[in-house]
Amino acid sequence: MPRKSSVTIKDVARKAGVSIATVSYAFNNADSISDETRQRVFAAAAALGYRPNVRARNLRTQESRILGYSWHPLPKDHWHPVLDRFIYGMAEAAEAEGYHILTFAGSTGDDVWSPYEELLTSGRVDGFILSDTNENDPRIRCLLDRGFPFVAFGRANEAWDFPYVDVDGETGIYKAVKHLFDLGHRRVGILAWPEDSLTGEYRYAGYKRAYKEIGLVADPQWTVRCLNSVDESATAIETLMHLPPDRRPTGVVTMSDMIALGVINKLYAMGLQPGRDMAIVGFDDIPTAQYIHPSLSSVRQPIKAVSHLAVEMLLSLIRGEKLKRRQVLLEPDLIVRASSGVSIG
Amino acid sequence: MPRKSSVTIKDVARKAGVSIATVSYAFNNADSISDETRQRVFAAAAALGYRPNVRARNLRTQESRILGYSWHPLPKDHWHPVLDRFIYGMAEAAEAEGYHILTFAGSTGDDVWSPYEELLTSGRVDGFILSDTNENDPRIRCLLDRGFPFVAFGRANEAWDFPYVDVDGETGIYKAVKHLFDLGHRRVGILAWPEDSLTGEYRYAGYKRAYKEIGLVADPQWTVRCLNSVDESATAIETLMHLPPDRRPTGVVTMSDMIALGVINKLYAMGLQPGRDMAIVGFDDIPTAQYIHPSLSSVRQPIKAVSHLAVEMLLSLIRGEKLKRRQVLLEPDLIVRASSGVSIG
DNA sequence: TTTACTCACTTAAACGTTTAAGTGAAAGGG
DNA sequence: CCCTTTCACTTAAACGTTTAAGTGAGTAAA
Repeated sequence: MPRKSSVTIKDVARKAGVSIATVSYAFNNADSISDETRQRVFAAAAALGYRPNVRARNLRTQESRILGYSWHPLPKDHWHPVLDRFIYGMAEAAEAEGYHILTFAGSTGDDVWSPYEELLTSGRVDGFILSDTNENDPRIRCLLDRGFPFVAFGRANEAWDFPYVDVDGETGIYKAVKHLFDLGHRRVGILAWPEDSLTGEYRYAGYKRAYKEIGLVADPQWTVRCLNSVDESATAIETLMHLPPDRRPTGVVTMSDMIALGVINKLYAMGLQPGRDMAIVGFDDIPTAQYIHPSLSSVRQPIKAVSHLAVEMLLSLIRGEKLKRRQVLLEPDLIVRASSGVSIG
Repeated sequence: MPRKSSVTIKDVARKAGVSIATVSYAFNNADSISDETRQRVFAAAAALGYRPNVRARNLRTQESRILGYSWHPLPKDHWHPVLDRFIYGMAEAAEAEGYHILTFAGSTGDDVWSPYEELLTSGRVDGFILSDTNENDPRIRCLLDRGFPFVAFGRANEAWDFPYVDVDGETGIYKAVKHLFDLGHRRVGILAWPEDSLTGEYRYAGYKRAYKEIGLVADPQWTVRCLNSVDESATAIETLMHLPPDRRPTGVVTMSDMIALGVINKLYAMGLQPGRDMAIVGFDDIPTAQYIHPSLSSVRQPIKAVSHLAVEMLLSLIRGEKLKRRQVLLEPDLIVRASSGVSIG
């Protein structure tokens, strides 16, 4: 059944008048090949349009030069705010080193591990990039146990020592709160994720840090927990708005632009003007953030840097090198737009 | 260098007391293997945790069971509205048939073809899915010339006979215009892409069809050409708004939600109320469309269907089957929201 | 002059499968 | 009872590389 593939190392060897080993050495620039022979080999290869067959090479070298990445389908009306940039960044970084990215669909059930297992044991990929990690993430546990190369975008169980890149959400939220303080706000609320969210708690720590630093005490009522949905955030902001005017926050930071959108919509629905009657800062800097009304201040994650770094770390691991830094936190930037309102000094 | 891979067909054969050929036949469920032997082989394989090595299989069968997909990085502030869903859909469909998706970064220069050539001649992929096609797309031309399997999401040169799936943009815009007619509008404008955009012209045909059907004549001044940017669309809508009130459109359809966002912002900036002073319909149904203010009516592309169909067609081509339908147009849906305004009957 | 070493290759094995061809036993037909 | 066919396997070649080991010529050292 296997049809002859177009042009192989044998054809090049014949044409150049050398053995196939010489061709291989020439291509892998071993130094025991004379310049003259190397030129002859390259000329023959070019004339025939030869390209080494990656399948044969993979079998021989026991590698695939492919990195696996999967993400979970999000519920309807949700979306991964910057996934395209993330995948593109990984592909860029991988291709610079002769690797490629295989994107696979994570299982929808509770058995998140088995697609990874499949790709791993069949030799399809040399390593994994993980994202959307959570504490006690079974994927991390299994990969650690197997000693299989991977790098996570996101932290997990602090007792586990595994390589990751993450965005310093604490600093992100800290910057957001500080920004509102700088504008003169003294009562800043937060719509935070439930306490079981690791990422959420890192970010929430930034809220507390900002208060501590400025020497104020945040009223516990200014912290409202809500999930990543427009509906929940509408309810949450309502809770805040129903506080008595002199104890009601004048600004609010949120865990995602999605939540910020819910806040904006709810404020409009209550006849209020977002940005004027309530300062709002989002998180993610989704592409539309700058175009909505009012344009949304938001914490922007350095996605390109994250993706490049994660891939570079993974390639180091695959090559058996020791990482200089196994855990890296990258600082996000605050993008200030109209939803912050103006100084109320 | 090549370390022994974990457990191979030989180990299974030894454990089951058969030859490796028998193991292979058992796994590829050939019918010349007795049930009893098959059970023994499976038991041995399960006990050892055997999984066929995909690299060896690939070499032997001269295939990779990988489909390549690339997209171009968009300029800053632009984004591929539904890319994550598209890739996810492809991965889903491919995995159901034992294939995987390799996402690679298209070249940023003018040599769009070479990354494809590389993956093709090295045997990395068995076929390609293309998107963001344009007329005389060099990728399509080269792939056709080589006879290499591919399916495009999007049409191209009408003289070329190649397999594609596309969304029927004409019907999409037709539905949008008709919808505004139904609300009582009689002067509906369009912010259309420049005439060199193939996709744009298909959609523009829907605009003309709607007018023809209702028996009205669209004033040429109601067609304003603009690129896919917020800035250009702001200028474009301004042009429309500067027409005398009795000859100014009362509603406008656009080629993308991005353009619609620019329109909304500009109208606010002019002190007007989008949805009330001007009905607006977008295209793409980006995730935020339902959350912005006013929520945006939009033409939604059936991305999941497109991605699944494209993959299925590609797999048929790879298997050498004849396609029942080489060219498929899928109908988009109009999602009606607040930006359409209410009936002005 | 012999010996040892370097150089620039070649030979051949291996990577783990798939699959065409071969084989021996059992069954069936005359 | 012999011949053919079927069944259920096994043997062995092949897929296209990489790379350890081998080789013969030329050079340098003793």
